[in-house]
Amino acid sequence: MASLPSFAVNATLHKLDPDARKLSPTSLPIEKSLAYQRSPPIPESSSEILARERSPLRPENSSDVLPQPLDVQEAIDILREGNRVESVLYVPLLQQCIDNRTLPDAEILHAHIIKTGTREDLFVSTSLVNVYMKCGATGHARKLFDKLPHRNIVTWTALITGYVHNSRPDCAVEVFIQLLESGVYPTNYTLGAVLSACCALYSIEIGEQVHGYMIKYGIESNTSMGNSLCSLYSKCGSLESAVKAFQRIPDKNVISWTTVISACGDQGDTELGLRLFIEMLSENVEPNEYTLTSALSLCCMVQDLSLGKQVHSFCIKFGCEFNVPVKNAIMYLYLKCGEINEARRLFDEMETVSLITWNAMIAGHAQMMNSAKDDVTAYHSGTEALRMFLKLNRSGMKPDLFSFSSILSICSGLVALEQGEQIHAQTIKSGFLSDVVVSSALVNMYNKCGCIEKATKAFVEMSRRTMISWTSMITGYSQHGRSREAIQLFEDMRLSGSRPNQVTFVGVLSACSHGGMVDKAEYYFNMMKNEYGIEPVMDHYACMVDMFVRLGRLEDAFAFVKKMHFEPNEIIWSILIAGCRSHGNMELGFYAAERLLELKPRGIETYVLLLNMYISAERWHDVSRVRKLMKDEKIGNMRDRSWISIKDKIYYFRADDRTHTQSAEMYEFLESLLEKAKGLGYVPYKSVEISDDEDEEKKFGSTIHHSERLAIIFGLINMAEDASIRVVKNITMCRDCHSAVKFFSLLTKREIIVRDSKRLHKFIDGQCSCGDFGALL
DNA sequence: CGCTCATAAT
Repeated sequence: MASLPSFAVNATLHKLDPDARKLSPTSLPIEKSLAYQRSPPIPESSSEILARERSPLRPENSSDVLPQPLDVQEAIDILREGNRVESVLYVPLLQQCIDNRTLPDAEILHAHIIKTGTREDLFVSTSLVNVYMKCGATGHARKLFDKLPHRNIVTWTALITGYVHNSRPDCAVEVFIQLLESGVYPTNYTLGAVLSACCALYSIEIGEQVHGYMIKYGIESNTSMGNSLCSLYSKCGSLESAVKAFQRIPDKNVISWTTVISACGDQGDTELGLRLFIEMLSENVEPNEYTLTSALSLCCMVQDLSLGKQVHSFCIKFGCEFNVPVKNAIMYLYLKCGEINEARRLFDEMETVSLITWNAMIAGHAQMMNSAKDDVTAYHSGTEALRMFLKLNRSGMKPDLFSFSSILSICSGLVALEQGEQIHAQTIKSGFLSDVVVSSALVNMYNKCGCIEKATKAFVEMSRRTMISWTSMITGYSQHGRSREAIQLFEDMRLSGSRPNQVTFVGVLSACSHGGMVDKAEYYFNMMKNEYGIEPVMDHYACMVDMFVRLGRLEDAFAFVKKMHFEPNEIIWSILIAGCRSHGNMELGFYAAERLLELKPRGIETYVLLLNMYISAERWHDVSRVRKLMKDEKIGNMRDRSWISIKDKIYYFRADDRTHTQSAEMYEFLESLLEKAKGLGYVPYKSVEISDDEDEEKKFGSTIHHSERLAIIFGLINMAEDASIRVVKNITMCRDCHSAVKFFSLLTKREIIVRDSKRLHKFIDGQCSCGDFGALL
């Protein structure tokens, strides 16, 4: 602290203003005390007097000034020698302890204060409470407070504020209640502090009561208090109340506007947020860097780049473009809107890269990976994010919960188990695993990598579970074909009081479908509507149809489709067609195919399914009809891609890929495995070729090797003998590969996991967890 | 002379 006055003052000060101390707030009528305003100019403060005392006319240390302590150390020395210090000096001495956070000095002073009986003095005792609180010694402060012979509202307030600053809002509220019970009137200071406590507690109930006191004492319409209230309601999740509180502020300032705009962002009402931002501009309130950052974030949420660019120009106009949060928000906007090169340029230009910058970059790539239309983009976004995370670690900054949850989601998408496990270790070391979002992301990562046991362990060890964590684990069990566990977990979830959503029910119904549990499926299907008021959507019907198809009950499946109150989509018809092909009911299959073609589907997988069905039935006329349709509809060639993650690298394969250095070895191994498989009864399916080459005609026969085979072979050659093989494939596996890989798992005694665009296949000892029925091509 | 207040980016 720069200019603390020295205390070359003595008892004369006391005489100058003998009554000053009697003007404590409690002696004033409450309304007057509550009239909130900046402190009026202090009549003549000690510092002014001190400044005069220290003027050149009265140089320090001149012989006629008695030696008085200038700072705490000197005061302590004087006390040690058995001398006394004027009681009036204790407050500024304690203030020094507050500024320097020197608890030991304060304790020495405290001891002397008790000895001399100065504790009776309300100023001194309040300062003591304050000093303990500022030094983090909440227990000391409380003990002292309880022993005080006298307290006034300022002492109470010091205690409450202290608890708020020491992250004990619960204690703050408790003390506030004791205060009310003891009949003392709170002041604006007190209520402001309690409001902060409510904010920290996310307690709308107590917040509303404090709001009541504020109305009673007429400080609700104060701008700062109104802003606080608005922020409190927003934090507690009530946007409606937040907006009301905002509207009740008579003199709205830029903070009021920013608070309400960011509240809209936090609560997801982007439309209202943007409307308020425009309203603010039209009322000629100048936005600051906070407002603009919030506005950018809103544009980001609606992915409106053109509006975002306008806000970007506002940033330049108002001179905020170099503000770090603003720059981060601009970068994130371009990233989220898919302008990856522009985002990258902004990123490279930044001279200060904060953790949030890294996190934004990683989260942006995670989102691009998940929403990518094509697998190449997904793959590149994922690997780029992994690189970023590596750089973040090397930069010396410590990843936080945002970094971890994003990067774990990247590992899920890439099925990068080894990287995921390393990050798991890092979350333990850093303590962020205790965060519910991070631990949920971890459960999800293990599930998506096919490690159901590790996922279960991570799930069991969670200290808290949300709807998302439950749903993730239920879906995990379901995808692994562990129907009973999935359903048991769903019942546990209901008992825990967590409310399932649409996605949860997709997990439950697909578990029933997988296990062929018709009665349970119908029971949960009805429960969803009747007990939870969730209307079934296409995915739910797909589960039910899938179930009947698996059981070979094609008529029941069709009957269920007819019950739907909306038109079946591509997925539903595809499931029916795949089922008809499997169970040899071709008449229904042809009917479904006609309905499917009426929808003019865009996805190549759908056409491959149809072609395969007609080829199986040797309906060559229909084969050429579909081929022609594909040409007319400009359906491009199939792009068959797979990848495998080994150590910190990800290897990418196309169908019939021969570009890898180990190609010769790979093909040799592949052919030998296929030969052995044929010896064990493997019969290649006659399917349509899925050609990767741009101009090559699709042809029959099995000369082309699909990408997942190559990725699996690459893994078998390059990974440890006992390691599981994990492969990601961009489209649905075909029957031929599915059958071949079953034999591979038997022949090599390896666990092979293939995650395709529809489901997870876990091959062990010649069996697949999908139950051999999938909407396989 | 002691207690106090609000806004942003992942």
